[in-house]
Amino acid sequence: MANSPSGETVTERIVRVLETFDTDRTVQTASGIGRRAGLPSSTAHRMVADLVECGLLERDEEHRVRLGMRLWELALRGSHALRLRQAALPFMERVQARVREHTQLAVLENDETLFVERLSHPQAGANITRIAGRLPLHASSSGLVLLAHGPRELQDRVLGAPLEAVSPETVTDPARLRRILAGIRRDGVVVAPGTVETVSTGVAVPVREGRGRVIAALSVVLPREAPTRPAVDELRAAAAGISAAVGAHLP
Amino acid sequence: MANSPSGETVTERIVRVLETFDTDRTVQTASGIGRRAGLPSSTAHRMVADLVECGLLERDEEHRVRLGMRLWELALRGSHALRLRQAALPFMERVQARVREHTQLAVLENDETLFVERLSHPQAGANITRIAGRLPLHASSSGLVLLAHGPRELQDRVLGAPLEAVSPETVTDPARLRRILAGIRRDGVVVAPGTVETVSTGVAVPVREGRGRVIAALSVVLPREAPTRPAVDELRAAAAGISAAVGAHLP
DNA sequence: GAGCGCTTCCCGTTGAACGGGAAGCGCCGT
DNA sequence: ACGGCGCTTCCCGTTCAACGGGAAGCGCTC
Repeated sequence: MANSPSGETVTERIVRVLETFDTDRTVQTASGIGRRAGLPSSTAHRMVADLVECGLLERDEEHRVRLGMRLWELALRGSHALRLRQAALPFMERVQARVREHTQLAVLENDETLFVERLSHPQAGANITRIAGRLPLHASSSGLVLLAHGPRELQDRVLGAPLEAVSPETVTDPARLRRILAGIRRDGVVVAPGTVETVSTGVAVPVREGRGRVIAALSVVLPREAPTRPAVDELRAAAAGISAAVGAHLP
Repeated sequence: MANSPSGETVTERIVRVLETFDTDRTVQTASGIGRRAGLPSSTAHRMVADLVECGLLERDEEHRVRLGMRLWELALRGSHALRLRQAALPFMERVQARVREHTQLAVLENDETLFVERLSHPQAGANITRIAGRLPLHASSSGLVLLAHGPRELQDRVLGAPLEAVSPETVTDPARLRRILAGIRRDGVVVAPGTVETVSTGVAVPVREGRGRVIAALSVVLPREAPTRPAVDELRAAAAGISAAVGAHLP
């Protein structure tokens, strides 16, 4: 940019500004955004004013800043995630009604697990995943499914890098993980006890595009001691339904 | 911008690029985006490459362009719409299960009705509203509720401008509309037959933040001849539930 | 094989963007 | 009352990222 020593593009900076928002920080001051995004104060104020002008950000009553509805609209209108979500939702509701636990849909994004939808049952236990939240690929049942069906390079890249444990029981040994991935490809399901939280077991199945490529993972989070068989059956049926619905013309 | 006769900001242009995507056009060529956004070809190609670099756009197998998951993530993480939606979803599911018709949640955005969530019943009829879709405020039951509870200036502005009919029965007479709005404030509900489509009736109620300000409208779309009373009761109960859930700490 | 549309590379031009500085404002704690 | 702190707004000289016209390459279809 002009007079900027940074050599970044405006686009990169906008993304950095948007990145400063998350579930725990939905409203910020312009200065705070600048600090977190590593921008000079005057630049941050100018950019925020610019983004507000375009509707990507909004100001509340106290002059503070939050993400704009316009951004939400632009991101969803025409998005593939929405299409997938719409196809999946009826089936997810059915799973959730029968299994009565957290039900979630995840996709692969930039070598991580990105959760696209999540239904929570009122009586279900804790669950750290959130819509638009991420987890490492090796550290959740959904991620393991996505990794197992991802390209070979992805597996090598992920398993080659240092693997952090999310809970004390997260498997971080590459050799053991490779055996787990092989099991997923063989069985079409993974049961991952304690991977995310010690008290719960994740159960996940792949969702295919028609009969082909795996495009998502569908999972439930069960209490550690619950039987897994009923959940597996529900998930398999739902995944098949979603596969059929994706690609068909949606209402 | 440098060497640009336009006098626009980069941000505006990015928004214009994102605006070229919608439900019916989820994949485009870079040239097509440029044409629709009114950008010179070389500029469009550079911008698209830039946006792809940052993850806001993605390329598919045929080099074509679609909205990126990263954009989806940034827009939702930390968004107020998501919070509202999460609070509303369980109640909307209940409405949908009982009424068995399209159920939708809308907010006011830039003098229009913006639909934030929609659940469709498999057996329900057609419905032109879409998630992240818009309708004029006077032209849907949800919009009428939002307009009725909006600030006075909003009503004057909207009713002062020329009002387009969406269906042959859309009410476009300002005086009649003002009576309808008064009725909504008095009754806490609107029944709007044929406003959006001749074959259906929209029924909508306000959703309040706690006991105060109206933050959204909850609606169902019934076949024209269906009784409205059961739907009204369900909607009122659901709206009360959502009001209680919003503001409470969400799981 | 000519025509068309999408894409990529090149390159001289230039004004939008940059960011340091300073002053205004509101809110604390003393 | 006052000084300090943080957020914000305005100003303004500097400058390089962004711009966009042009041309050539590529893969279609007619």
